[in-house]
Amino acid sequence: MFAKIIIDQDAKALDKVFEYQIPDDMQVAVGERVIVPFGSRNLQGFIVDICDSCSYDEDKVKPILQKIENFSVIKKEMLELMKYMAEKLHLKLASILRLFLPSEMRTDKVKELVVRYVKLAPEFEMPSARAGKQLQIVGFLQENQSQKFADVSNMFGYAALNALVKKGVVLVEENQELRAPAFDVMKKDVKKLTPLQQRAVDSICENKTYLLHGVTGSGKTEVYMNLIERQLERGKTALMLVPEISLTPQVLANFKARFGDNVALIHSGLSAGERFDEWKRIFFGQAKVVVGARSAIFCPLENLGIIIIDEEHEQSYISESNPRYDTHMVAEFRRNYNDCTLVLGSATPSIESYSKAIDGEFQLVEMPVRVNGMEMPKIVVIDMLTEMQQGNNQIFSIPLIYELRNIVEQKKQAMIFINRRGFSSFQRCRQCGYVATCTDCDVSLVYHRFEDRLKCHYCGKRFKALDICPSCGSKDIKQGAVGTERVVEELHKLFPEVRILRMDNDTTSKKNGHREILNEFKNTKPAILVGTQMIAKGHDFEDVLLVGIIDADQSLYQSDFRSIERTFQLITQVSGRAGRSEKQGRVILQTYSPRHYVYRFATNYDYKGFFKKEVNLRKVTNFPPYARIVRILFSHENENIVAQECKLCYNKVKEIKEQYQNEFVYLDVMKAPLNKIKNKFRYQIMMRFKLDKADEIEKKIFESVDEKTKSSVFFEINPNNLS
DNA sequence: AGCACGCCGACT
DNA sequence: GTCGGCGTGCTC
Repeated sequence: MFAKIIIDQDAKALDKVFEYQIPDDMQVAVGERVIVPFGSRNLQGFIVDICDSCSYDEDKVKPILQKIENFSVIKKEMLELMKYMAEKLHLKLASILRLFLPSEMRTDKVKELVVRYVKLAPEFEMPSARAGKQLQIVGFLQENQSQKFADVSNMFGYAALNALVKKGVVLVEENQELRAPAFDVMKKDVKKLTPLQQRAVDSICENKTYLLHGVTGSGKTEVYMNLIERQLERGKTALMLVPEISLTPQVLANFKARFGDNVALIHSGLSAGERFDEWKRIFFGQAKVVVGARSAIFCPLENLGIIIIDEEHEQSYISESNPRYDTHMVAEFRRNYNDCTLVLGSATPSIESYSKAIDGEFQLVEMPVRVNGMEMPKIVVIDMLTEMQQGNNQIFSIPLIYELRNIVEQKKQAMIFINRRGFSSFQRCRQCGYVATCTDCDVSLVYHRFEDRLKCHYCGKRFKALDICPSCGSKDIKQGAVGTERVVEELHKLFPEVRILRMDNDTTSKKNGHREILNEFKNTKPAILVGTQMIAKGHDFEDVLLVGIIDADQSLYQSDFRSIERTFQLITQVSGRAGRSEKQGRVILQTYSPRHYVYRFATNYDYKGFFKKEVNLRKVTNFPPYARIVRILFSHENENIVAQECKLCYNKVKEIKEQYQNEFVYLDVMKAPLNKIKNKFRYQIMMRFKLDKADEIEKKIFESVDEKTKSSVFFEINPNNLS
């Protein structure tokens, strides 16, 4: 018998199936991990298929050396998913497999998967009276039959236990921890659903994909929990994805309270060991509910009853590092495989998802009213050009300052949202226009006031701040656009007695940074919280009655077809933070282009109106969901090599374009916007084609790419961030 | 990815 | 003479 094996190395040249002979005395199954001889060394591999004959030269086929575990670490569903992703996204097999396993599984301390038990041998010689520890162990094991090796070792010491094992006094048994403990649904803190929530729960009842469109504050989480509970009662499992930043301690605590030990949590705050433990609990069926960020979509839950993607419009569901995948696509695969329910929830669904709902591909469920019946906060648009003409050159408009003053007097709270971290975006010489850029990445450096340094946001490298222009020697250096630090500083000048907190990537990087800031904000009144995207999500603060949005245009004018959509989503999300309790909230939105349609729809909370306008624009201009964008990115240290290889590939794609003249909307080759990252040059081929033959074209494009390029090649389908 | 093989320059 | 530079090619 022969096994088809994927080697756990993600070099392009190794991205294929290798065949090995299965020794007669070895029992193997698909999905198991094994050690195989590979060239001059022994590597870890995954069995993906077993067959009678082999297609490789039989004289050269080597035998499998040994198994790593006694069972399949990759379940059938995941092997299918691997094939599906490899075909659809042209990813390396080994890199897909890695998504399915915690990183611990790739190091050598894998023994933990199998739990070792120790017990006394039926006949043994008593250790000598001098060996106190050993006698204690014998005594302990006489009282307690079979104990975990690790426990005994912890209690009495490893050396003593090991000595007993060597003498044969104690026997070791290896056991796979496969059985789940008895499980019962804990019902704690169950809130009565509003009729609207109940209606939503009731209508999500089939094995289909649903789009749950509920305004901010409509109580979607409560709906999710009820849906999950229903699946547990049926003996099924549930998987819920949330954006990483909304995996707040409160959310986690809620789920723990409701589902107890049935829930496994996967988030970035876990240590590698904790992550592994959670994975084991899921793998062996002890955890029935999984709550986690994007990567949790790959967790080995069996018998899935429901998958929920909360805030489905979030950018973070599209992976932008390798392997690049779209969570929606994986979720749809798993929904199909398990024949279960998929729920996509959002207050501002992505244009793609909503349009599928309109087309009947998804079932639309709506929750148009807030739980407490409160009205949505009133959004006031402030034209910053007018402000400037009236002599206000400050960051804050007069109305915003006025409203802030009100809040301070009432001892309430406000949030100021700004779409950029750092003190200001960049430093520029006023004389010659010089802007400092990263030596490795070819992007503008961002000035950080606190450290008085310039930082590259792509590679993290730091540089000395400018005092003299290196280009012309002038000392006239000016800061560019405003960042969170600058806003905090200005607020201090205006309200010296008020506590002003900042929440962004810099202040939350240390562990618990998040929680500390939010706790302090919660307990301080009056207070103003200044922050980036991360204040836009989830948290409920009763006393926040005002939200200020500085420079709303920031996200509007990016060369990205989703930037208008993103602006709408951002405004709606941020506005949702205000007026969560009995009093209606207020939002001051500062912009330099107040007449842009996005603001008209956003201020009226008119999602449908916005959708119609936006989807129409996409249709006319041939963008998703009416077209597909494919980017092929080449990267290499040597600029000549990348440029050449990229051009060669472009020529091949051009031939494909000739065949599909009517389908192609766009095709070009160019330097990537970020031409150089971490000392690697980047070139790209961009293309856009209509949907009718999209899959067919895509396949040809995958095939056309030379497998032997020196450059690394990455494919991106409908990417959201072109850098 | 690694590692061997191989073909040229400067060193005890 | 040989030690070692890293270009090329292969791994079931």
